[in-house]
Parts: sequence; structure tokens; C-alpha cells
Amino acid sequence: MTDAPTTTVTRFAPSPSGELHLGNARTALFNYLLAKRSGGRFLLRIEDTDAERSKPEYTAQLKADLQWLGLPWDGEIVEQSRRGAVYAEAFAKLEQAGRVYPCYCTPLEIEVSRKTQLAAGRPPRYAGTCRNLDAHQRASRLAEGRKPTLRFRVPEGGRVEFVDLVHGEQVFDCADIGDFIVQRADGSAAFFFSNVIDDALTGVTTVLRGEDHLSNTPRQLLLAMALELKAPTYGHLSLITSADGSPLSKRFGAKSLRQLRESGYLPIALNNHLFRLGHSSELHGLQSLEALATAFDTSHLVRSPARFDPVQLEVWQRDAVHRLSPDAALEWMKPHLPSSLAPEAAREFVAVTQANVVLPAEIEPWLAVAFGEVPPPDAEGAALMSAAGPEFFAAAAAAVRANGTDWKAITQAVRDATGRKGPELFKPLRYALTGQGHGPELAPLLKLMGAPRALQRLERLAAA
RNA sequence: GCUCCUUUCGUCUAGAGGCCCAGGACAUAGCCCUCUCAAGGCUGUAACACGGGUUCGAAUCCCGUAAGGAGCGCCA
Repeated sequence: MTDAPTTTVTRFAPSPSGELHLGNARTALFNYLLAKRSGGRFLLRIEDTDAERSKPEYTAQLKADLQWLGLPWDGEIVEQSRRGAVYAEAFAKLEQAGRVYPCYCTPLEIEVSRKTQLAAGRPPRYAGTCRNLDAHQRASRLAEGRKPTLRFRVPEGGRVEFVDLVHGEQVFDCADIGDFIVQRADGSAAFFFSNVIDDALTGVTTVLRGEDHLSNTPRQLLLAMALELKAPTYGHLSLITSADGSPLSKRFGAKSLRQLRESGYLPIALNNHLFRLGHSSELHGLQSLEALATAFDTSHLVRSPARFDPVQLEVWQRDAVHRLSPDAALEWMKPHLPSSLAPEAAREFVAVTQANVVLPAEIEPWLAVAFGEVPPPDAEGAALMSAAGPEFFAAAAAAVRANGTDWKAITQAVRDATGRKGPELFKPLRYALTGQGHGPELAPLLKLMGAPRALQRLERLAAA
């Protein structure tokens, strides 16, 4: 907290109750970018006050995911589960000021009340049952064995106003806000409470978070005021939706970062895609994180929800793969390369196929072409090859016998022997050698598969 | 039910009353280049949710409708 007042401090505050997905990742990215563009700090806070749902393995996964994305946090990680003493102090302050009161209603009672209100066509808000209990009433409920929660006493009148970084001026009526729980029956701090306190105490200046928090912001502002804490400036990011506009679901689009990473997506591709979801930019092409940070601007944040389009992500991914260094590309394909492959052959294979695959799994057919059996051709390929005829492939085989894997010499020889040129010449050869109409350049591919393998493929067709 | 948010080409978006019969990027189609793919170049197709106002003039302001979303939790 020695930061100068002008320093931007942002944070990412996930709860360790699940894996990071695209939505979370974008929130993290934006907060990171916002901090970095002005040389500020990006903090990581684990919101694990709910002992039931929080799992240590998720915390570990979270950290690994952020590292992988290239979004390292500054300073120590704040774990809310270890901040009981800080919260206790704040609870005491609120109690002293009469801003909170014990509520003895059970979860079941609350649930029934909610349902009743909903059925009656009213907002399902806390009814205020325990708002004005006297000391005697409290004692008797305690005697019944009820464990109280602490509720914040929302002012009866008035309104809460604030300026949202994305949505502009916001006004909420206190009458629409029910008294909410700040301390659970087990004594732990609830979200609104711990979230506001930790933001203030760690000097967070700006919070970019999901739009699902927008209508809850007045609660936090009320709390901050009662605690005499400075609330951060909030910016509420529109949600990312599936291609059909529905919320990202497990079934569609909500792939976890882990899944994406395991299938071979590159962090820089993800970051570039996410950067343009809900944030407009003049920037074109794949950019480094540094360039993205420089270009990031909260005034360019978009209000309307953005759809996650797998096709767009693929465009970034392809670009990112093309830019991989030979070593990085090798590393990237490694999980799909046979371990028996000699290092030199692996290196050559990567160099030849890199520009032709988007995900590492796509190298399988090329592995077959280079080191195994040629895959069967499609209908177009079959037609092309039979049109070329056995004598064409006989000439090709002869050319290979004479020239080894010298692609240029081979094509020259076949051209001279058959009079074919251009696509007429190359297409049947490509199909014969690879079984496919598209693929990496043939010259290096031929070297990779070797003369004997090529010869076998051509001779088989010459004999047909 | 109440409160709040959102609605421009297929997608991401520009647009803060005349500069917009709406611009860019990606995708897509065609052409050029080329052994295929990729890369690159050129050209094209394609959008202001709907209805009312306000105004000389509206994608932009106001009202309503529709559609989608969020919140109203001892989840975060």
C-alpha cells in the first residue's frame, strides 16, 4: 500500500470451485492488461471463504492456468480463508455502528419465504423477520439452538449511484435491495463483505468483472460506505455467450483452459481472441501481450455481449502456430510424435508440417505419409490418378529410381516423359505420394518419406 | 414478479444528430500468384431487431414492443 495514488492496481479474484474457462480467462486478461499498460500491479486473490465448495486442487490449477496464459500476478496471493481476523474486526465495527443485526432464520425458512414471494409475484427478498428483534427475542432464539447469521441493514430510503466504467451512470433504489448476509452461521465472511474489504485493503483501484455483478454492486458500495472504505472503480464486462447467443455452457463452448491447453491451443492465440471479445481495437494481426496491454483501453470496452466463435479462435491459433520457432513447434507436437522417431527426423518432420496444421493431433495423417502407409485417396484423388494412368506412374517410378528424392529432377523427368505439366503433372503425383490433395510442400515431404517408400507407392499404381 | 443490462454484415466491432444509401478485421466468393495448402495482392457478397415519436435531418435522442442475458442465495 505504498503505491502512489495514481498507480493502477487490479486483481483477479476467482473462487477455487471449478476450472478456469474462457469467461474467467478474459476477466483475468483484461485486469492484467489494464494494470500492465500503466505499469501498475495485478494481484491474485483466492476467494475461498466457502469451505464446502473450495478445493485446494482448483487453486493449484488456477495458478497453473494463469502462468500458462502468461498472466503472472504481482506480490503475494491473498487467500481469504486465512483472513478471519481481518474480517472479525470489520464485523465488530459494523455491529458497533448498528449496521448489521443477527438473523436467526434457517436456510429452510428463507427458502420457503423466497418461494412464497415468487409465487405471489413479488421479488424474492429477505422479509426482514429478524430486523427489529429485541434482546429478549434474540436470547430466546439462541436458546432454541439457532445459529445466527449477520445481515447488513440496508438503509430504508435513498439510492446508490455510481459510474460504471463500461455502462456509465448507474442508479439503484435501496428499496429494491433486501438485507443481505455478510457473515454466515459458521462465522465465515460472505462474498459481498470479504470482496469489498480485500479490494480496499490491498489497494485495488479498478475492478473489471462480469456483468453478473452489476446489480450487486450497490450492496458492496453500501458496505464500503458503512466500513468507511474506499471502493474501487468498477467496470462490468458483458458476458461471453455461445455461438447461438445462449450462455456458455459445459456442452457448448465452455471448454476449460485445461482442455484447450491439452488439445494444443496456444496461449497467445487465446489471448488475442479474448482481447477482441468485448474490447474494440484498431490492432490487426497476432499481437504480443505487451502490444495488447499498450492498446488496452477501458473506453474501448463494449457493452453488448460477445459470442464465442470457434472459427475465429482457429484463425488466431493458425497464425500462432505459423510463428512458432522450430524448437517451440517441436515441443508443441511432441505429445503426438512417436517416441521411436529419431530426433533429426522429428525435427525435419516438424519443419515440413508446421504450416499445415492447427492442432497437434492433425499431424497424424502426415506421420502416416512420412513414416507409414499412405492413406487411401478420396474420390477426386482416385479419379485423378486413374485418369493419369499406369504409364504415368511408371514414368514417375523410373524418375525416382534415377533421381532419388530430388523432387525437381523427378518432376522434370516425368514432364519430359509424359508431356504433362502444371496441375496435370503435380496433382496425380501428390495424390499418389500422400493420398491427399492438399498438404505440405512435396519436395521436403519426399525427402522425409524416402525414395523406397515413394517408389513403392508409385509402382503400385504403375502396375494397376 | 421486480430491478438492471444488451440488440449494427456470418463473427468481432467502428459509429456519441448531418462526414454513413454505414467503416474495418476475420470468415466467405471470385480473380492474380502458385505443384496443393499457406502467405501475399486485387475485387465482391453481406448489417443499423421492430414500431412510434422529437428534429430541416436519427444507427445515433425519447417512448413502447420483441428477443436475449443478469441480479433478487448462509454461490461467487
